Amino acid sequence: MNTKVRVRFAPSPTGPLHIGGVRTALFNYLFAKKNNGDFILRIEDTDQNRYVEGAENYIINSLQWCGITIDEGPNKPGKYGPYKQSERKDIYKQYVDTLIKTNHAYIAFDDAETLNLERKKYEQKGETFIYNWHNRLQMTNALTLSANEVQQKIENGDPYVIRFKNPENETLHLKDIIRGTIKIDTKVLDDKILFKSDGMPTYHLANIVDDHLMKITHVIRGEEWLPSLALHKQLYDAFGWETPQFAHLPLILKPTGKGKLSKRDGEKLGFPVFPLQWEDPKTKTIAKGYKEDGYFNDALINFLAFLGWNPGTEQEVFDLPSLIATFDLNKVNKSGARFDPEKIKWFNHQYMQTKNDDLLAKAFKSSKIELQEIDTNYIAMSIALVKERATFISDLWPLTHYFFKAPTSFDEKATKKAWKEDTSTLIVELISQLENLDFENKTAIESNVKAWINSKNIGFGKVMMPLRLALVGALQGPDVYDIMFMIGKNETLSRLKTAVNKL
RNA sequence: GGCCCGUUCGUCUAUCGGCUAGGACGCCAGGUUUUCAUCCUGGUAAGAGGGGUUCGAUUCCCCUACGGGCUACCA
Repeated sequence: MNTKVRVRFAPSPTGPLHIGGVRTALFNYLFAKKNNGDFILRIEDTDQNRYVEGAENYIINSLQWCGITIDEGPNKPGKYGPYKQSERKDIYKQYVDTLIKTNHAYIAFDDAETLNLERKKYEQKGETFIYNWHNRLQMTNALTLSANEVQQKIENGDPYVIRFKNPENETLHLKDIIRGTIKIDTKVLDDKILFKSDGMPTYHLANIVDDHLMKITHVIRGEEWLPSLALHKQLYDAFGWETPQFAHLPLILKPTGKGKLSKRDGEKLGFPVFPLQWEDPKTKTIAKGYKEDGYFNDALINFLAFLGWNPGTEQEVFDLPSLIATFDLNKVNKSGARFDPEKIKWFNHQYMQTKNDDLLAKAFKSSKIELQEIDTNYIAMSIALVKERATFISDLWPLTHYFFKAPTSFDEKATKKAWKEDTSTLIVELISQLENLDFENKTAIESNVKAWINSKNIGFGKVMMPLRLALVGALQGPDVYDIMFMIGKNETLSRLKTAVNKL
């Protein structure tokens, strides 16, 4: 309990961060903050071929929108920078050299072509080629060549890689916070490449070195990394470093069909898989984002938190601070979770109800040209009357348009149902009744109209339905008296007259 | 194929050997609203299969099946 908890989220900038990545970042963040620790962003850009312009900024912007604040990262320098692996290039070589010196790694010259050929050969025999103890002595490397030959080849400029020398027969006991102890035999492991011929480290090396140098105490990452844990643990041991604790998160699966949720599922199934909209710099195609589709960041976060975790109580709505307070890595599930785009809508509806009307009004106003001239307060009042039926801000216009402008047409079915032979006569009478009334508040209107209906000795539906139709243009919306009060006396009378003329 | 991880309603999940298996989403029905929606109430629906261990297994162990991941000079 004396060392500070430090976790990192380490994406590679190969495109937009997808929802699974956001979930990994979120769990790291929740765990860090729960334990008064630091959340570090590290960009793992050791593969220059896959680098995508703009991806790094996208990642930072996405985390920011989600409310996941970075304590240290490329945009927020700290004691352990730089936080981009491409800028740490010089660091890695010395570490891989010590591995060679201690006989934990070796230089290998086999090129991609040779390796592919070898793999094919094995495949035909129905076997799998593994570059490790059982055949490393048949390959071209520092174990089969003399020191002189190796030196010669390097001086010639022959490309080479550096491989980890996996022990032949050891049983590893790996610990994972979520999964417990995992046993694995080193003889099925291969001599993974730690250092590439382009002078860059692979993920495996860079990851371990940086986590150590950055004093990372807990590595929380996706389950796709579980098979690499054996290598990583051995690297820590080879360096003589203390191994951080590991937690491998269950994967997020496609809503239907097979496999994990992928970047392409969004367009195929019609829901966003990215927090923010993303325009591909090359193809210029646009991928939808949760933000642009009208989801609230806290709803997304709440939904994501419940994918693979839950507090064990029956409470489901948690804002970020309460997620931090409640989060527990030990309560994370082991099995993968299917992504359900329906349920996130429910969360959004829940959060809509908690939003302040003025805030909603501002957002609503800026989203609709028809509202530019309307008083924000009036918009907020309109929203208050309908928001319990809205899931998105974009739902608001169809729900409130009649507060802002008179109906231009009348729903056909509704007219048939509400506007009968004698309706026009009645409404004309009602108009003159209302002309003498002061619309000072809703109750005044309500009691006056009710009294009038009673005095006429007719059913309420005979008046209320046509009234609603005239004011809204359809049989929908909140209480009729609320609407009358909102739009005011003049507008009410004008709409009633229009209806009488038209219907 | 090999290695690793997993398996409770359609979906997300609770249960840490005692269960009439609970909640949420979805769906269905009823009620409220003299409109529509919201909302409320109720209903629907689950322990992959087979062996053990145990007085008792959803819970522990084994096998099978199924699902997932990894198996690149990608992360």
